Amino acid sequence: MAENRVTGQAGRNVVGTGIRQALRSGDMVPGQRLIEQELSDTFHATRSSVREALQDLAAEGLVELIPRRGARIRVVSVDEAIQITECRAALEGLCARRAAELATPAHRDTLIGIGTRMRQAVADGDLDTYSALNRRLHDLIAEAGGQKVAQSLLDRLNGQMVRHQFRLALRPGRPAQSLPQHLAMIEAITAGDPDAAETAARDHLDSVIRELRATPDRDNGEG
Amino acid sequence: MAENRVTGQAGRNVVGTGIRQALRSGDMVPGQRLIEQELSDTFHATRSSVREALQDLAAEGLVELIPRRGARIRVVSVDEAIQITECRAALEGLCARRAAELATPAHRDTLIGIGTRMRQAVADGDLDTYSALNRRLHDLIAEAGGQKVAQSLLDRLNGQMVRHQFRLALRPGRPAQSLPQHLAMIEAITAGDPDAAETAARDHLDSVIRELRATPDRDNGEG
DNA sequence: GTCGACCTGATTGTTGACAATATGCTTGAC
DNA sequence: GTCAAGCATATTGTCAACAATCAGGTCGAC
Repeated sequence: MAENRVTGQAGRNVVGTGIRQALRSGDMVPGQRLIEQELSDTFHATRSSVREALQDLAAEGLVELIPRRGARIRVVSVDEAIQITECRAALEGLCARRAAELATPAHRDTLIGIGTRMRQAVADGDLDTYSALNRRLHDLIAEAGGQKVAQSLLDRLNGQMVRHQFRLALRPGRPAQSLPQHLAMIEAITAGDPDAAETAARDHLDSVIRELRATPDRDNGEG
Repeated sequence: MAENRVTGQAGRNVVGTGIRQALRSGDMVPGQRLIEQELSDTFHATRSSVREALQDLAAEGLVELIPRRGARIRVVSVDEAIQITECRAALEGLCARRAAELATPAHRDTLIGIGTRMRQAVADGDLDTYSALNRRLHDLIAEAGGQKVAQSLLDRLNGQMVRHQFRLALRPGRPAQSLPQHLAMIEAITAGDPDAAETAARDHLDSVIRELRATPDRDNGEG
């Protein structure tokens, strides 16, 4: 049964999502070397599939591909994380503005529901739920604003931030700090106030940048 | 001599840049089907190289890859072009703001020089030069602002716009319209006024959006 | 005359073997 | 003891043949 290797397009997906997952969960750390044969064994995929998956990940900026030297998980420095967050601020500001202009009543209801559950999650100290709601919120704002292009760019940027976001979420008091900012975004969007929505989104990410700045930069190196 | 096929990494580049070039020059049109064997013959590359190059282009959003059906040049609808330009506005606004804060005296000098030459090019009716200066200006602003991440996102977005930018540039009176906007950006950045710089950049791209909106949408379809 | 099944040619997908290259170790000289 | 050269091994890169699939056309039945 260990003989059934996943092949082709399927294999490519298995390896790609597998590595992404491993990155999120911390099973793979930045700087780590990725050897085609090993991945091929781990995921029961052919080397071709692994190769293609690595190309995909490199295109997403998650993996660094050095010719004749192989692949390693890309190290995102604190400085780069800040730049990424600055871009996110610009793009989420756009999405929030458009969402305030275009959100349907259904969107607004969903947003309000997320706000309520966020409040509850923070009160309960339930970090996992809060973080899931967080992602859901950002997704929904892009969707409500009809910004597919911005959404795909944001997905890409968020993917590169996993490591740093992981660190930030662990900081004591961080949820209590970000909750009111999230609520302000929801409030402005449901109120249909584009300027306030954009400002709220930017303010939120500016605060993330301040947190990143307060990061000891010994994270830059290898892993 | 026609026997010397370009191989491997080199081939991948040849094919990739070849197709990009063909796109810019209009030799390949959106919707057009790309057949691996044909490309392989045209560029004297192996089919492997062609395949990898197509993957690259698909990751950049220039080509659409349908499993078992092959590759075609992606059609960017007017609606999507507008979304792309909205994202550009957000990101270039960010770059312009930072450039106003961070530009070195050397940067400022170069910017002023570009402004002068742009004025001249428009006066001379030299569209090619103006368009080259245009690209140079946008590049320089991202660089002066130290926004590498934003710059790479903008490159990507601009790549997808080639077709539409081509159309816009041909409109009579378009350069005369965009010139003062470009000059305003340069002015604000060299004056070190971040707010004005961001506003100028956004205004410029808002005007592009207005032009796109005035596009007959019969461009959406195939080719 | 129209519809559907089948067949054929064109095109993409997959594989495994082979080639090229880098890395780290061993050996020997100084 | 240290350094350099050479060798062995691990790893990635390339290719060409083969397999799978799709599009379009042909033939026959109704």
